Amino acid sequence: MLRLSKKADYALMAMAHLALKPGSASAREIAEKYEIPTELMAKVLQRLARHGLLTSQQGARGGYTLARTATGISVADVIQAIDGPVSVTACSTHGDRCGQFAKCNVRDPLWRISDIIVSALSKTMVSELANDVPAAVERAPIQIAAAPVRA
Amino acid sequence: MLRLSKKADYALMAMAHLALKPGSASAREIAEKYEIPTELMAKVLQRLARHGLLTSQQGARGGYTLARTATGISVADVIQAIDGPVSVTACSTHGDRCGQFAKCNVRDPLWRISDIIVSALSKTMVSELANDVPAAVERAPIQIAAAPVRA
DNA sequence: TAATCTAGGACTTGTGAGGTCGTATATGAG
DNA sequence: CTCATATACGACCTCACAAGTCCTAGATTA
Repeated sequence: MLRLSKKADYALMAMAHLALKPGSASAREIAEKYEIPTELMAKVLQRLARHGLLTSQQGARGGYTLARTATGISVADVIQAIDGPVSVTACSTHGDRCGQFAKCNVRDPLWRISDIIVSALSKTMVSELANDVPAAVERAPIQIAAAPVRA
Repeated sequence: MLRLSKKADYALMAMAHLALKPGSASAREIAEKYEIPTELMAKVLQRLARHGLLTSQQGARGGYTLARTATGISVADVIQAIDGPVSVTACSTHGDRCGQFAKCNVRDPLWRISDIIVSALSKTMVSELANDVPAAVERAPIQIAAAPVRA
């Protein structure tokens, strides 16, 4: 459990691929390389482009390129572009009333956990995915600094 | 995404409830309190008992009790008892080859993220779920993104 | 012995992830 | 100009699995 969707997986693989590749790459190219259904890969890339993580070039010899440097795009960015906001609980937002969970006794603690996860995802950059170099800071257990807070 | 299953939710709620309640509680009792389908709550509790997190007392006036103290049971324990091993990727274990992902380029980095998440879940105890004491703020064993979550 | 509880297998159902198809549109090469 | 190659995107299919139900058996107490 707590698994991320295959689309998100594909997205991360594509991003890592693009982070390494100098020029641009087409959906088909990436899809074939990693044995991902082409149509699906295309959808994922389109979504990433729409969210401003990739720039697209239409037409023959077209393809996708990272919109920013790989060090400027976090894993959280990618996942959220594909799967929407990362949340552990069913209650999607903090101000949410989840009907039957009005009396929920674990809501707040779970949000803290959720924050930890989001923080971890926000600190890991696509560049680290690409060249699997454990970034210096990374060795610390959980040491998550306060104040990441995407917004 | 990255949401945990409802069963896991229910399990955590039940554990938190039991952590507070002095004696034992029946499945029905807990289910009704949190408006959870009784049969389902029962199944969840049975599972927790089978995994050694709860002790059960059969028969009339029976019910469930925490097998250990609430400070000795982590959120990870609970989730894993219900949903199986927590893993971010499709590849279930480290030594696994996920067929089509033989050429996976993000496997190892994702494992690191997965470890961070598991670590966070392992460090949060049921006791913290129960009395929603923001451990992070108070004792700061883990520096959580405690920023004023103002959505 | 009746009521209340856990134990657990078998079953049904609803939903959404995963994947496909069709079509429109942009672009470069020959 | 036109063809091959791309992206763009909505609509659709399908099938596994979470979520929930049902049923029966066995334990315990009053």
